[in-house]
Amino acid sequence: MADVARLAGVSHQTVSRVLNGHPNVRPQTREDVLAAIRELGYRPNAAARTLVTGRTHALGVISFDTTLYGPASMLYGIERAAHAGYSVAITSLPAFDRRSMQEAVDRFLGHGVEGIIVIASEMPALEALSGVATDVPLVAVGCGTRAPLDSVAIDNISGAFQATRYLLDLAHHTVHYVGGPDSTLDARERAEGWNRALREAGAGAPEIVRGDWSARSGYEIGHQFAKMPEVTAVFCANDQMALGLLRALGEHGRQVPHDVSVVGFDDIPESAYFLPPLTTVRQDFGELGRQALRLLVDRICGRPAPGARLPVAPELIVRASATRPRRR
Amino acid sequence: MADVARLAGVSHQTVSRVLNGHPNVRPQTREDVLAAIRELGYRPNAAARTLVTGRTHALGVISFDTTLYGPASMLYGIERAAHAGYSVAITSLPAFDRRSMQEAVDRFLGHGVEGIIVIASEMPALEALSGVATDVPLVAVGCGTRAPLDSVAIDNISGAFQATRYLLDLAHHTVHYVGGPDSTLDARERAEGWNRALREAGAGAPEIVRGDWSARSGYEIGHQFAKMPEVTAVFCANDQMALGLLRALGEHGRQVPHDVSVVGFDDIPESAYFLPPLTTVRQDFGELGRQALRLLVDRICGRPAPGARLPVAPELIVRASATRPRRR
DNA sequence: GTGCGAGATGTGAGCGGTAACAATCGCCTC
DNA sequence: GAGGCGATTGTTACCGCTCACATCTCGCAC
Repeated sequence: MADVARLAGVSHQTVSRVLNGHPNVRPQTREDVLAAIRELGYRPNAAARTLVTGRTHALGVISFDTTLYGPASMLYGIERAAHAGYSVAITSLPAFDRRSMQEAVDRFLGHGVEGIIVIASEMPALEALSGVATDVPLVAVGCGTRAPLDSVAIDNISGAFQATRYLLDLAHHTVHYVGGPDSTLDARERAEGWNRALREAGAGAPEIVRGDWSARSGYEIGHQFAKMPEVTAVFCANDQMALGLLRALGEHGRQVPHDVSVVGFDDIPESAYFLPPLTTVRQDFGELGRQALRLLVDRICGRPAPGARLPVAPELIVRASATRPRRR
Repeated sequence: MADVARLAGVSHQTVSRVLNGHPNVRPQTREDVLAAIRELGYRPNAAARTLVTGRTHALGVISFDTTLYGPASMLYGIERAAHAGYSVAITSLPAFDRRSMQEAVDRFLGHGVEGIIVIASEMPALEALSGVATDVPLVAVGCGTRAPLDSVAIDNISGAFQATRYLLDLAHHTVHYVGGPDSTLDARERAEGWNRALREAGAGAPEIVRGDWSARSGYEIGHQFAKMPEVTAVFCANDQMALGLLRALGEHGRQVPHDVSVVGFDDIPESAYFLPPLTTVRQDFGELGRQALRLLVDRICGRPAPGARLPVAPELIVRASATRPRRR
């Protein structure tokens, strides 16, 4: 910086002013400085700047498994939205316990992030969070609507309600539900929406069967269902499990949708190409990420904001995997 | 830090020594300092440390679309491996042109990263990279084996060769290839492996058909193939396209594998649950990411390392989507 | 008892910026 | 023509830490 100042024939402070877009600099001086900067290929030192301003312009995102489509998409949304002004660091949790969560937060704090976004729906993770004393704002995303902190989420209840209602309207006696782990708020809320739709329709609620979000678990559950002739409609808490279910049902010769109707949740890009194409509930992960970022930035800037947000309504995407039951 | 020093009754320098694990500190003194740190909840300021040491312990990862399984998995591998010692920042490119690449690199450099990993296979992106004057080490991953810079990749040629050879050994006259965009090195190398296998077997090479990695593009290509009775075996450059192909073939009443055999590439977690389960070439994305990180760290530490690395051999995973042709 | 070296600790400078304040220069007003 | 004000620029102090070096304290060999 001193070199730049010397070359431009001004003081280092004037260089600093040009760099920061300070108004009171003569246009000619500004030009000189910019020319010197270009000539020297000068790049301001972020650490020095941070040291004195106290601002790092860095954000942290904590996630469990960014390999999954949902988290990956939210991360993508966050990151793209952050391009203007913030750099985004990520860390994945090896487990959901309080300790690893604390560790992740500490790591970020140590690196001086100004805020943290957590992509997680697991209750233990979220609870661990509330116990973590943080000096920076913290928001959760994709976590269900009842996380004990600032959050952005879709209306799982409404989504599950729509899916279930749709199957019921097709004249199915009832709808079986394949949920995610009970520890996730998402899965719980979807179960709630499913349950409410059944209740409103006066339909009995079969026992909930739980998978772990993977196609494998859906496949295993599909084997059970295939042997139960009373199962004519299944609502899966995500598309991967629906995929596994589809295959298991197929292996047992139970036709989808003629023998069994299946509805998923998420609308991953592949769902439209399942056999048959999957009717599912779309959630806009990217928008979720963007909203989470906006909320966090609001918090960082000290703008108070309403607690939980439900930015985008889930939408039922009708494809071929659900239809009227063969006979009543 | 001064507060800690005062409380522990030592100088700031001794606190610094304790923090950095300097050997020449009396155990008792060390204890006192640590106690003071705990009591005050003191956390060292990363910016100040960086300012004087010149080290940020930060890495940047540039990717195109982290929503895809491959990039997401590599990112995951990188990030997990970096936990010991580095923080990982990410940025996604809006496009592959030189300018956005330059911008991404600049952003990272501005934030002071010590090294950059690029997850991309697009030639334009890779070329842009070589034109970027960087002061920090740079490695590419998942980019094919012939990127013009340090890189870590799987042996696409071998993978594609195995897949094609497998189909040929099943007694198919030839194998059709559904590639990715021609601009990607991965797709090119896979085409090369496919081609080599055909040549060695003395089989004719049909014209390459290109998709864009998406299930949708595979679906469209599947419609074309369904009308071509001579197509009995198809090798897809990734699993998503294979999925789309499967559905299109199904819609036209062409049975897989009896009428048409299909082999994919990647082995995404869902492949095993396609209908029929997909025979595919597995690549270990996580290991790829870990190796890339290791290579980058080697470079950062000034350890010279061999240029391109092919860490893990791709492996053919045999499932049900490929079999002998119905008749010769 | 003295000198000396190694271990333990303290002191001062400076990393590269920004903030606060001071200084300089016109130009306008009365 | 003096005073004053705003625009522009320079000066100095520090942000919180580590490095290099100075200092101090022992234990030990002679």
